[in-house]
Amino acid sequence: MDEAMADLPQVLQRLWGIEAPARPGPKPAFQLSDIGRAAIKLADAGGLAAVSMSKVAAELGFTTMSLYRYIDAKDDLYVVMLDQAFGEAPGSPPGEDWRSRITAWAEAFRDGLRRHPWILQVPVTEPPLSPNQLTWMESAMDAFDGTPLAPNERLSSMLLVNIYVRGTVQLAMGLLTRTPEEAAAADRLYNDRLRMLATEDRFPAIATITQQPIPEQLDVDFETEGFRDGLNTVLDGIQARIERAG
Amino acid sequence: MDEAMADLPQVLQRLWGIEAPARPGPKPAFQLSDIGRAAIKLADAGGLAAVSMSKVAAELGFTTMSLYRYIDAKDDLYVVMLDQAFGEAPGSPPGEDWRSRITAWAEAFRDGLRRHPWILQVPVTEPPLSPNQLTWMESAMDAFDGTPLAPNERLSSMLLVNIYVRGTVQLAMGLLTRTPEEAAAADRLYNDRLRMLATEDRFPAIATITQQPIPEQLDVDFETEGFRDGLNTVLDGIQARIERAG
DNA sequence: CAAGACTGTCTATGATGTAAACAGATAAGC
DNA sequence: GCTTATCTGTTTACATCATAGACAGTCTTG
Repeated sequence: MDEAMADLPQVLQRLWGIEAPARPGPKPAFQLSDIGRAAIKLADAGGLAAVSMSKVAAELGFTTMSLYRYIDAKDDLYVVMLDQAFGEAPGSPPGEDWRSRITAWAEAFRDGLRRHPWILQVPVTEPPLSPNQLTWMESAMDAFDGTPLAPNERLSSMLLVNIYVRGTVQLAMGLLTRTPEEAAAADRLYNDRLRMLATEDRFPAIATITQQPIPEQLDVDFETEGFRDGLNTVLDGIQARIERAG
Repeated sequence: MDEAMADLPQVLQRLWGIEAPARPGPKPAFQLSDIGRAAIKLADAGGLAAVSMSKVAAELGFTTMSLYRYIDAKDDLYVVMLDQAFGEAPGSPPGEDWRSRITAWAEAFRDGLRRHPWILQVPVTEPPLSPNQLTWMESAMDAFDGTPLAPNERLSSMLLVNIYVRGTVQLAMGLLTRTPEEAAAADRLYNDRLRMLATEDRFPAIATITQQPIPEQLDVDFETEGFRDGLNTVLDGIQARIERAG
C-alpha cells in the first residue's frame, strides 16, 4: 500500500495532509488552500473560463510559475477547487427515514452547485478521491442506513440521485450564471425560435409544447416544486428497488 | 418572425438549409458538413481536446482562417459537430408501449454517446436548436404518446431520461476513451486508492464497499444490466407519475 | 463590361499551459 | 559552524490556440 500511496497524485497527497518529513529549502510562501480560494473567487465571478494559471497567481500576488510548485498541472487545480468548494458534507440527521435524508443530501448538493455554478463546467476526468468529496459520498451512503439495499445498490442509488441533481441544475441554470431577467429573456427567445423551427408538420410533439401559453414550460423550475418533483420521481424508482429487495 | 429568423446564429441558419439568394463572389470550396466530418474524425480519435480550428482546417487542406467564412466562433463548430454526430433520431416503433419505446430511445442515445464520447465533453451553453437534435427531442416526446401525461410532463420526463443516460455514460466511461484493459486497470487502481484513503473509522460506508470482493462494484456496468437497471428505476418513477395523472 | 460582394489567404496579436535554467534560502550532516 | 543538497519563487522561452484585419483573386448582377 505504500507503493499505491507514493503513486498518488501530488495534489491528493497534499489534500490528505500527507507531509514529507522536514527538508532543507525555503518555506513555502503560501498553501494549497490559498490557491483554491483565489481560483474559486475568480470562478465564482467569471465562470471557469476566468480561471487561468496566471490570473490565479496574480490574485495571490505571485508569478504564474510559482503555482507549479504546488500543483503539477491545471487539472490538479480543478481538484483543489472542487474539494474546497464543496467543503465537508453535512451529516444526515439520524432520526429521519431514508427518503428525507437523501432529499436533504440532494438539496445540499444542489445548493452547492448553485453557489458555484462553474463546478458543472469542470471536465470530469477521474472519480472522486479528495477528502471532502469522500465525505459527501459517505454521507449519501449513510442515508440508506436501515434499508435492505446491498452496499453496491446503495452506491448506484446514490449515483442516480447525484446524476439527477447535476443534470437538473445544469439544465435549469442554462449553465451560465445569469440574472433572472436575462434568464427569462433567454427563455422567451428560445421558445420563439423553437416555434419558428419546429414546425407542426415535422415536429408535432415539440410544436404542441411551444404553443402552450405557460411561460416556463421548458424550465425545470428547480427552486421550488420542479426539483422536488423530479427528485421524487427518481426516489419513487429507488423505493420500488427497496421494496423488491426487502 | 422574420426578425427572429435573421437573429438566428449563422450556423443554425446554414444547418436548417436557409440559403441567402445567389450572390456574387467565388463559390465556397467546401461545406459545413465537411467541417463537421473533419472535426468529428479528430474528436473520435483524440477527444475534444484534439479539435482545434487549425487541425480541422489542416484536415480539410485549407487555412485556419478559412473556417471562419463558415463559422463565427469555435462554439459554432461544436454545434455542427453535435448535430452531425447524432444524426437523425430513429423513429420509435408505434406498436409498443411507452416503456419499451423510451427504453429504445435511451439505448439509441447511449449508443450515440458511446460512439462519440467527446460529446460529453462539449460544454453545454445553449438548449438544442439544430435540426437533428430536434428530431431526437421529438422522437422522445413521441414515446409518451398514449399516456395521460401533459406535454410539459412529457418534456420533463424526457429530460429525466436524458439526464440519466448522459450521467450514466459519463460515469461508466470514466469520460475518457479507453481500451477495456485500461478501464479495468483504472478501476482496480481506484479501488485500491479508495481502500487506502477511506479508512473504516472515518468512512465506514465507503469502506464497506471497497471490502467487497466483487470486481466492478463501482462501475455502473451500462453495457448490459446496470444501464437497464438504473433506467428501469427512473422509469418506475415516471410510471408512478403516469398513474398519478391517469 | 463594370462594380461590388464574396472567396480563401496572410499576417498579426494577445492568451494560454508548461518546460528549463536560475539565484537565493534553509535545514541536515559533518 | 560550515558545507552541501535541496527546496523556494522567478525569469525566460516556446508551442498552441482563437480570432481580428487587410489583401488579392473570383464570380454574379446591373
